Amino acid sequence: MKYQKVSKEKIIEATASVIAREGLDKVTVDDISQEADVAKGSIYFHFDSKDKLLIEGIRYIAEQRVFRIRKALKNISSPKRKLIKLLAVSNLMIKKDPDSFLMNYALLLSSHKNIKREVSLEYVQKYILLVSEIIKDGIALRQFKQVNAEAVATSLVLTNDLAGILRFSEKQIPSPQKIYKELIKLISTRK
Amino acid sequence: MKYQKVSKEKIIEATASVIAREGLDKVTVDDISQEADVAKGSIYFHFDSKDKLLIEGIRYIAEQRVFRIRKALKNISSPKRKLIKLLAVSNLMIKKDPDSFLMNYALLLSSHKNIKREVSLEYVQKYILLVSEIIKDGIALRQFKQVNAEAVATSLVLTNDLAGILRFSEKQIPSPQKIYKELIKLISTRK
Amino acid sequence: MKYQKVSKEKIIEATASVIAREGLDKVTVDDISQEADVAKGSIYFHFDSKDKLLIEGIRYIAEQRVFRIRKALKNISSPKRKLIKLLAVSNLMIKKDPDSFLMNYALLLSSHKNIKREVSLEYVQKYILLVSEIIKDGIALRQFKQVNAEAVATSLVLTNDLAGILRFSEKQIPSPQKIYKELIKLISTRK
Amino acid sequence: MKYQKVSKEKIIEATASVIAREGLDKVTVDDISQEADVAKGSIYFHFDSKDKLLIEGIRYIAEQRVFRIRKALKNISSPKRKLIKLLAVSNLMIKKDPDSFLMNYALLLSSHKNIKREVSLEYVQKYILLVSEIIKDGIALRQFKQVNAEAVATSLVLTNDLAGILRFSEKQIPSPQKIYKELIKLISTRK
DNA sequence: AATGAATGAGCTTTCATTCAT
DNA sequence: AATGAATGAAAGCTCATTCAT
Repeated sequence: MKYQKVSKEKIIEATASVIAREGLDKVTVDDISQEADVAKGSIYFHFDSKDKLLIEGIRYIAEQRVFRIRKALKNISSPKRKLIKLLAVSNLMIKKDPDSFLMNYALLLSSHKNIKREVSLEYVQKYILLVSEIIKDGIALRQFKQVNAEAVATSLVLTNDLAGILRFSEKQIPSPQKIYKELIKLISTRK
Repeated sequence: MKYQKVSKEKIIEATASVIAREGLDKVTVDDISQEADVAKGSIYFHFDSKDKLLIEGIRYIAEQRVFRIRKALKNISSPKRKLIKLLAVSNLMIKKDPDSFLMNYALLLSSHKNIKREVSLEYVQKYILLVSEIIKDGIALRQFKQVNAEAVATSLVLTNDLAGILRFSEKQIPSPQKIYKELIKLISTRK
Repeated sequence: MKYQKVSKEKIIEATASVIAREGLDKVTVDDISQEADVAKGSIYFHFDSKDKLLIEGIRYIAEQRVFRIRKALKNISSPKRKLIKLLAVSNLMIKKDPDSFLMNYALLLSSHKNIKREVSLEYVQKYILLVSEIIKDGIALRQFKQVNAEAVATSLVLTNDLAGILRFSEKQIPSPQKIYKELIKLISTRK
Repeated sequence: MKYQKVSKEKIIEATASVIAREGLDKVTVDDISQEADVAKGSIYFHFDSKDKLLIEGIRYIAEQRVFRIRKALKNISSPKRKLIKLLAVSNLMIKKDPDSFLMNYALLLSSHKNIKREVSLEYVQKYILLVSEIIKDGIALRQFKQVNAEAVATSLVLTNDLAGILRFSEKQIPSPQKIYKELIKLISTRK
């Protein structure tokens, strides 16, 4: 390999790729070095440890996700339709790349506190907040009943993501679409 | 170490312990050997591989859980109260030993199919089925609205478990109690 | 397994079998125990160590071989024909069970002196002696030239066995038949 | 151990050494690492597996041998004297380092096909070919009778090597010198 | 005597991290 | 800064041997 300028960004993207491809606990620094086309030593120049690098990779994946969701909602004004769109987009993303969603939740559940978990949690909280605000808007517009928005948002997010992930490999679990439609029906006012 | 009788059960329990204490992917055969106070070789005499042993440990944890839940529901007849009790008991168990619940879901989400995941899934499916039947009973008795029982059960189970796990370390997430009460209110008929 | 009388002979035979089947360095005490249908502990009651047992197994194989050769030569009186028969029979035996011949020479060549090697050597020496006497008889009867019987015998035995073994897997090496015929022609007197 | 430059060659030489000293099946990667004064990990950086490394070690030993023999024959033109020299040199080498010859034949005879055996075989075939060509030259020059060159060459090589190896520890076996002189006498034309 | 579960030293291999260049 | 070879601490697993029954 030639002497070259190494960018942190490139390493992080490679890390995200390898995480998605191999699964978080199969990642090796060699993999990342190869994927990024950067010497192993250079990685250790830019990052203190494999762990610190993984955290960046995880954060990158989560940010990508939120970014794409926000973009998809840009032109929708009705809270109810916004909510449906958000859940549908999320489902689509899970379908396309279940592994990285999976990784996110796996992390969330990774035993024992560690920084990686914090990063994952951060993302879920942001995501729940987003949903919760949409619901509040819907309540204000009388599209939704007077429910506890945080509670319902949490339920919707967790159920939708997990059912999507599980459904991916297990057809016996009800589809996330069926579930979120049922939940939205329950919270909707009779028109 | 002195020559002693080694029981498979003891090894499995030790495995469950170590899984809960260290996290599934940090478990080493040495740990288990030490925890069970049994020579490493003896473990390999009773189990073909570390993986096979881990599966037994996971199954043990899951079975313990279902067993305890069933026991708690024995004397309750009203479906609605049964459902509330089930979720409450489940929450209590999570509070006492969040690690093993966590491990179960972590497994469920463990990247790439493997037998361990199957075992976890088995448990969740059984659990969802149980909840789903309680809901159906409730619908028959007009305690609940005409909802899609499977969908609501899946949502309840996943939300309750996950919120419980997350809440354990993150107070910003709404409590599982708040969530399941909201959901039950939504599906209940007006009295 | 039931409580039973264990015979040393049975264990040795099983050992010989396993050696022939798996190759000397792949043999495990478990294999022998299974083949002999005898508990592992019982083997250690009768034999001090795996090594000692292997020696018995090797000796058994070698003795079987010499025994069968002697039997085949019983009714032949002409030294020359005796010699040809001996080499032919030996070749046949190699063809049928190359592994145990192979094992014998492998042992002979096993690095560093050890008892197993002595046993193997013992057999080869006996074998060379037998051939050498046949040659001496042949010289006395003027069937063979005045050669150094020991030297020729050694050459014949080593060449025949090794060429047989090698030939078994490598067709590029001349066949043992071709070689021993050439050697016998060289030492024979013109009739 | 300090950070140092590790050469593949040094590892291979160390491997050859350890093979010669301990015997092929007693070699451990730790031994090699110690002999080469190189970290175990470094060995695995340069070689995919212990097996691959052993093959290199074996090849190294064999090549050394052929190289030295060819060198010794360079200035001799008479086939007969060439042959005698070759066998004498070979004997000398066996005397100096019987273990590595021994290893070569042990491998040849190692039960069941494997790459290591192939490597050994390769060497023996080359060696037999060399001898066989010398004999053919001798026949052309009427130094030798009209014998089957391949057959005699095989016999000479196998006998000489093996007798040398065996003789090394067992004085009862005729010396290789005695044997090859006898064989050469047999194939030589009367002057 | 016979049994087979129990023991633990020892093996190969992986991989995060270090460091000479 | 960047490189990639070098390091060595684990890890999973095997199997000769021991010993309670």
